Amino acid sequence: MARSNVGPTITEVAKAAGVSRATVSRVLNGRTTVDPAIGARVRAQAERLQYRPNLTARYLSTGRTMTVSLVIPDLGNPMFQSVLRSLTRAAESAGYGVLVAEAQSAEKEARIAQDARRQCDAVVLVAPRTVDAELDALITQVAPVVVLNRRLKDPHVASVGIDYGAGVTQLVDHLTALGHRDLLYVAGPERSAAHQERLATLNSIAASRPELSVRTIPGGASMAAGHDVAEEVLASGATGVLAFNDLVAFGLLARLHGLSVDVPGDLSVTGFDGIELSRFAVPALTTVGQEVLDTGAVAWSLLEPQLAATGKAGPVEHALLTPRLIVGDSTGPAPAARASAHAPAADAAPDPAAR
Amino acid sequence: MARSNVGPTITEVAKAAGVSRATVSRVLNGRTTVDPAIGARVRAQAERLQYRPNLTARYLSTGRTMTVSLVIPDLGNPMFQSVLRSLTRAAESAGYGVLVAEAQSAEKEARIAQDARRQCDAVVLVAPRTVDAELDALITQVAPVVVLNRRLKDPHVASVGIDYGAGVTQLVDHLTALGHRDLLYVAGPERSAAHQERLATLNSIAASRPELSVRTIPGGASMAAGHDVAEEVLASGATGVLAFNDLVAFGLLARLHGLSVDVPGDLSVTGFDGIELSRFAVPALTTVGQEVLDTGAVAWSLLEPQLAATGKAGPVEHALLTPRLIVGDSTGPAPAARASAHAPAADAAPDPAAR
DNA sequence: ACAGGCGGAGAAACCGGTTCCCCGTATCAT
DNA sequence: ATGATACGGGGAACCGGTTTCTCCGCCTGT
Repeated sequence: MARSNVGPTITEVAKAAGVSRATVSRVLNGRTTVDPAIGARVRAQAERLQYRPNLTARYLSTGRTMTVSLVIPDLGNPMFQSVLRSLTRAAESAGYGVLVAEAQSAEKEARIAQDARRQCDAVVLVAPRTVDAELDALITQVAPVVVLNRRLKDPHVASVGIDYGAGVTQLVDHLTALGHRDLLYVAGPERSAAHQERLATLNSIAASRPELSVRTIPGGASMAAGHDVAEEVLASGATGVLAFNDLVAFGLLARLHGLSVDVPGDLSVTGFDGIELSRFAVPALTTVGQEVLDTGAVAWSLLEPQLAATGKAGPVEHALLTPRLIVGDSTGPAPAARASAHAPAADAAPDPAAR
Repeated sequence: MARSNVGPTITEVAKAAGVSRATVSRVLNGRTTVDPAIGARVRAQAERLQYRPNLTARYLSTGRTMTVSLVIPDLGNPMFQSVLRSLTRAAESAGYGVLVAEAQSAEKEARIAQDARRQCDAVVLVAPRTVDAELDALITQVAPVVVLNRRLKDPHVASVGIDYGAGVTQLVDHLTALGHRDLLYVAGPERSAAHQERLATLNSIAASRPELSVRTIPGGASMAAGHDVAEEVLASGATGVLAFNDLVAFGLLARLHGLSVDVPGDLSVTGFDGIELSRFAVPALTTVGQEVLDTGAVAWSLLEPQLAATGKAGPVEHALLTPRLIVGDSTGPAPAARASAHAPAADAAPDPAAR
């Protein structure tokens, strides 16, 4: 019913070629040697009628939709966009399409993922906010699934994690090597697993290095968030700022520029994720991320065997990507340290060229 | 066949509730008053079994997939990402999903769109590169369709255009009001319709205002492109630069900063599109765009009636969004004009070789 | 020459829903 | 009480493919 104006069905092709539907199906799927003459006739008619199989019907009978869903918290974040892009490309080359779903709130994540799974063969879940217990339940429901940017206890589900701890450690080491002792973390969303992991690492670093001061202020995950905390960051007196992610760092840099703060002269700022944008920030952002290894592509490589597998299927894999430090121009010697050893004189003077 | 581990079918629910499949279907779709007792029984069993209808099957029988495709040239461009986001949100609230397809080359656009249409009810086409003749043919094949960011001759197809000409005019007016007489356009991709329209407008402006010098250099559509043309831009001696889009402007600003060029002191730079990022550029970018009106949402509003329409359907609408000038800090008085009143002499002086 | 084997193609079942058609029953009016 | 009507729900067809099963005809081997 309500068939749109889309083309002919396999039945019409069969009629036109004077064969059965089964034969048309066989021919067009390159099945067991059909009589070449018939094959040619079918193909000719299919071509003449511009026949295109109805994918929905095919999916119903084969049970595979050739589609996977990507469930993302925020379509506005380049980090997730890059996942979408690389996943789309990887999936496309295997003949799969990608359906995007945005779970704008943590509560919706589960519901959205379930809905998505109903029309797809698998789900790629970027679910940093759902709590562990719920997540486990969800995962079993929507499998096959790959979980991104989050480390799971459950070894049965594929995941692509990023070693946030290693990333944070690299950033802190970088900053402390530059003489920074007073660090400030502009936090991400409270429920974000990425945030929690970064915070935990920072706390453990702080605990093991008493000479460091590591404070935290609430932030967010957007440029606007970074922009809005600039004054508070300045007021804190910290010399090294670790923004939750590149976007936050970005907004922060913009506002600091407006406030004529010299970065990195007065203040060093780091991001997280290594989005393409970070290279073009002014000043270029020091951050951590993986340029080559692409999360979306890795996710696909973990998902594909699960899709192909006829039976219960083989081993589920995990990937843990370790981000690399990308040194930009947004970090430099701590103001207090400039006078001494390495760095030359000239401290936070009324720097004229604050841009 | 090959039914994944997904839940029970309508038949099982029917059996469990002791009714026919038809009744289960009616109950769950809220059809004509079914006996409340039976309705409750069915619902109870559906709940107990955690029944979720198989969407593929439903689609086959209803002929509607509740999915639309978005065909985009480049998933990496925030401009398109914002379309994706707003379209996704608008579609979601109507119960539709969005399938993304990236047509990485102009040649692929048609093929991708056709493929996409086979599993969707409609296509949103952001096809700035396909030539008019092909586009017309394509459009009739994949209808219902909405074409974005491109003005069409064919009045039968819905489109959301952006008045690029008006945007360019505003930018040029803004720059000339600041005293700029020597303008440089960093071109977009050769085949891009957006580029062509902007270029045509610039040419017509140049023709009608002989006092202006409007030159063009090849560029691109990415931050990297903007970054790479910085030296050439400087060498041109122009004082006002119109970048093809915000990303190009962005890359350009970054490189200019690296070259210690004062923007807007030495050089004014404008973008195009008004992506969120532009507000956070350093310096904040002067650009044109539509903040509130969202292309994707508008596209949906044009598409929805076509989807709902049972018959051939009503009038196809067109939207033409007029971008607004967003003045940032990347534009300022022309250097030559700074000394005097408004905009004195100083024409194309011993221009150090326009490249 | 006849039986067995094999390959090719049609018939039909199936995927899991929706919906038309029709029948049986309950309700209402006469 | 009986006929007309409304309505609820079951049976079955249908959407458009894929795939199994079966049958037919021809080839081959003895």
